[in-house]
Amino acid sequence: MAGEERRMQILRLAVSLFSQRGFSGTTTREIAQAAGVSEAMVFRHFATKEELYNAILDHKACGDSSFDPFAVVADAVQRKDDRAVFEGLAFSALEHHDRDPEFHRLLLHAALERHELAEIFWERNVRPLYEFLGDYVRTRQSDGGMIAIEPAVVVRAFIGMVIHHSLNNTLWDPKRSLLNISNEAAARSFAGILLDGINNQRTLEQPIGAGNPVPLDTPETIEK
Amino acid sequence: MAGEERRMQILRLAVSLFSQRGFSGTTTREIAQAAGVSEAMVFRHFATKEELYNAILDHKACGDSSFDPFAVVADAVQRKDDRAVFEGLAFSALEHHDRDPEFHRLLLHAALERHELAEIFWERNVRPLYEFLGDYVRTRQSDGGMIAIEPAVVVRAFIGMVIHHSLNNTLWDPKRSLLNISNEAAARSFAGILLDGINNQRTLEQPIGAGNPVPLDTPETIEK
DNA sequence: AGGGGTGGTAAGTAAGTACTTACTTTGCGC
DNA sequence: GCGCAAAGTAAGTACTTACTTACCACCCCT
Repeated sequence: MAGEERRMQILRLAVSLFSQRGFSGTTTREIAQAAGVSEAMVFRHFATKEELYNAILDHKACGDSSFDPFAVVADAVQRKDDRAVFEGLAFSALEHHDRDPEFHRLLLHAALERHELAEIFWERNVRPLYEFLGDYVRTRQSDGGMIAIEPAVVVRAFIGMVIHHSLNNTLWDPKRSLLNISNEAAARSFAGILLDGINNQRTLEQPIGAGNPVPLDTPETIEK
Repeated sequence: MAGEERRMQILRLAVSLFSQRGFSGTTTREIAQAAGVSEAMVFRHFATKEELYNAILDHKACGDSSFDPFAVVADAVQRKDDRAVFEGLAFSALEHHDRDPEFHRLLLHAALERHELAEIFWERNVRPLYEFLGDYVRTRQSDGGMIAIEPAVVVRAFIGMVIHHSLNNTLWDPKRSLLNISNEAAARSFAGILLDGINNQRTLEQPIGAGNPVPLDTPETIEK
């Protein structure tokens, strides 16, 4: 096998192992065995275990596969279509997490271990998102389209719903025994709750409209 | 030092170390050093490292300090005061996490390492909460007080806001650089968003009422 | 044909690791 | 003061860990 090819293979296997057992829970021997080579080959491509870990986090957090939330909802923002902004953002984030379930675990391990790349990820991905969404909320507030509430709280509440849902699906309840719902439905519901809440304050002549909530007892929900 | 006293001291020190470095990242030597005794003393009180870890998770997840969310909002549920139910629940959970910040880290480590006690905690604490809150939502829906939406989605959204906020405060952004808000204000805002949303659909003659949102540019928010 | 770079390994090393054993000290009832 | 259990330890054991060294086999290029 060619050099670069082997390097990527080791990297891919290491991602899977590190995401499952964390840094100190994974041995270089396990990584080598998973790749079907000797430990010496691992250390030819990556000088130390730490360097391998860095390469992974670097590749994951700053890699090409990292999705761009701003591009996803750029035109919805310009149209000031609140529902499209939040629903689109939620859906693309949920889809992204589904496509790469190891990423979330890896990031949590890094944060718990206080690895510096967790903070780098935070500064590079999360802070800009807070500023971007916060600015949008501020704009809509001055338009009179949103109530007066600290924008950062709105952003935290929204991101909380989405990220916590992903965390449930990949970490706590992978069987989806508490809630089994498609990403489309989840994104629609979360955006609906954020914008309209669940209080039934409206008359029947004034239905909720575009953000129709999930019907009761949808077959997607499984009571285990 | 007396036997039981030393046992509790070791346990307390081990909680702190395990919560910071995880199971495989913490050595028995470090634990002994932190307690100021030899390793042999640790193994006199706990047969194995795993047993010590189990004792910790057991004590934390099932211990006396575990707060009872049902009792906290029991009368609000009976009065069918939606705002008091969700605000009270959010506030007591946030306060509980503040009082014991190591607990959240410990639990995440356990879940990531796929330790069985993480699942036990889930079944014993999280699932009943979903059922309890889900039932409440269902009741309020048949009263006509809440819109038709899958109750489990509502519960997930609400718990997501609260838990994610705690996770931010203890893990990702302990300096509170993105959002620095009191637990009272956070609980009020989250309950308000869940019930009413952030859309400004109401006339000025029909203000939001009890759940007044946080005013803009509150001094609690710090732009770092 | 032969030299050299590349992909690969077997067999180390030194420093941990969880856990044990054999032993000493301390406090306390009598 | 004496006996004795509990509190405590120094110095192990057997094994694993990250990382190294010395060496082999293949293949391409002239």
